[in-house]
Amino acid sequence: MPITTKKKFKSELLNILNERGFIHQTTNGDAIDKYFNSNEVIGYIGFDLTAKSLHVGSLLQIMLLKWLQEYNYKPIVLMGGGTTLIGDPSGKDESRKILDQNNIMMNQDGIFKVFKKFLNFDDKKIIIENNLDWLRDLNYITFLRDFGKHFTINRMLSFDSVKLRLDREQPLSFLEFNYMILQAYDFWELKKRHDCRLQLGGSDQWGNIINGIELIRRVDRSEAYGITTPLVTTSSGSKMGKTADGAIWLDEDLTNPHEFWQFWRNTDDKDVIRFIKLFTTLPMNEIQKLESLQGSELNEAKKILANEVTKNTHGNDIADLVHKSALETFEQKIISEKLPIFELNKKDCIDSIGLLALLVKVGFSKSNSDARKSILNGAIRINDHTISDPSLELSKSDISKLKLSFGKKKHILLNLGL
RNA sequence: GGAGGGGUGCCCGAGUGGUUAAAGGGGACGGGCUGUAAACCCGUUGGCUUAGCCUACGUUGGUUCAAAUCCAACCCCCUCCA
Repeated sequence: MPITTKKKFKSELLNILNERGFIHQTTNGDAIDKYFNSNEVIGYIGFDLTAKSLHVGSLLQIMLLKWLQEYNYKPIVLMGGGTTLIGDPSGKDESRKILDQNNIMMNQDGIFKVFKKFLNFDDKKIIIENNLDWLRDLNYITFLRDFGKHFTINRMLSFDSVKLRLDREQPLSFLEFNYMILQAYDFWELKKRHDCRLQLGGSDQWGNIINGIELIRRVDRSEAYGITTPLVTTSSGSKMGKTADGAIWLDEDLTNPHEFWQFWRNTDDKDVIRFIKLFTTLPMNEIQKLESLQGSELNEAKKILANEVTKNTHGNDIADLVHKSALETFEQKIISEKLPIFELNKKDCIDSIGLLALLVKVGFSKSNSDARKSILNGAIRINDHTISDPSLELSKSDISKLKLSFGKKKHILLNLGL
C-alpha cells in the first residue's frame, strides 16, 4: 500500500524534498531513509521522447535530479527511446500517436539540450541512458519466459492507467498494455548496469514504479525503492505549463524567455509559495519570509519566482534583461527597448504591410480572420494606442521600433530586417 | 464471424430533410474591474478579398430544389455472443 509521507527522515535530502513538497508517495519510508543515509544513491527518472523538447511540466522531475546532484548523489536520465515507440498509456485517455524512430531521435537531441542547462554534466556526476539500447534486441520468447512470468494479468488490469481506459470504454491496445512491463524491465536493467535502486517519477508513474520494484525483488531477490512527486496543478486545477498557445517550453527557441518569465510572473496567488519551493533552489529560510506576504505584496514573491526560474533555465543575463523589460513595460509603463524584437522580413513589407498580415506574421493571430476579430475585441495596440481599424496599413518608414501589443501581456518591438 | 450501439467544432454534448457555421456547457483568448492575481461581468472562439462568399458533422458515392439529418458501401470504436 502507498504510504503518504508526512514524518521526518534521517536523511537530510529527503527532509528537504519533503519540506519542499516533492514527495507524494514513497515505498517503505524507513527503508528509503536508510538507503539515502548509507549508500551512494543512484536514482533514475525516465523521460518520454514524444516531443521535441521538455516543457514546464517536466521541470519538477528535473529539479529532483538537480537536488540529487546537489547532495552528491548520482542521477540517471533515462531517455525512453524504446518505450516511446510504444507509448505510455498512464494518464492518457486515448492512444498516443506512434512516432517513428527518426522523430524520436530528433526529440532526444532537443530534450538532451534541456538537461544540459539544468544539470551538471561533469564526469561521473550523471548517467545518461537510452532504453532503446536494451529493448531493441529483446527476444520475445526469452523475454516472456524470463520476465513475463512475473507479471499477472490480474494485477495489470487493476492499474489505474488500464482501468481508466476500460471504464471509459476507450481502446487500450496490447502494444500500450506492454508499456508497464517494459518500464519495469528498464528499472531492472538499470539496477543491473549501475546498481540503481531508486526510481523517481510523477504520481501517475506509481504503478509502473512498483512494477519495477517487484520485478527486481522477484528476479534478483533484492530491494529497490520508489518516490513519486505530486501532480502539479495550478489552483484552478489545470496541468502545469499548458496554455492555449501550447506548452511553456524550457527551450528559448520554442518559448521566448520574455514569455517564459511572464508565465511565472502570472502565477496565481495561491500557487506562488508552493512553486517557489518546487521550482527554485532558494533556501527554505528565505522562502519562509515570503510566506508572510499578503495580497498584492505577493507580487514581489512572483517576481522572485520568475527571476529564479528564468535564471536556472536561461541564465542570469537573459533573466536580468527580461526582468528589466517587464519592469519598464508593466510598472513604469514606458516603451521598453528591451522587449523582444521581431525582425520583419523586408520582402513582406515592400512599401507597406497590412495590420492583419502583420499580426499573423508575428504570431499573435493564427489567420486574418482571427486578427480581424482581435482588433474588433480591442486587443491590439500600437505604441499603446488601441487600434480599431482592421484595414490599417503600416508603411515601411513607420515600422521601425514600433511597439505592437496583443492584450495586456504580449508586447514586441518591430524592426525591419534585411 | 453474428447481434446491437456509436463516430458532430479544442473537449463534452444537442440536433433526425430547409429558419444550422450547427443549441448548451467546459476550456481558451480578448475587454472591464483589480495587484500583470483570484472571483465576477461582457465579448470572441472554421476560412476568405468579411453587409457577401467558400469549406465543414468518420470516408466515398447516391436520393432531393435542399442533407449533419434519408439510402448504399467502406473504415473505426464499444457491448454481448461465437
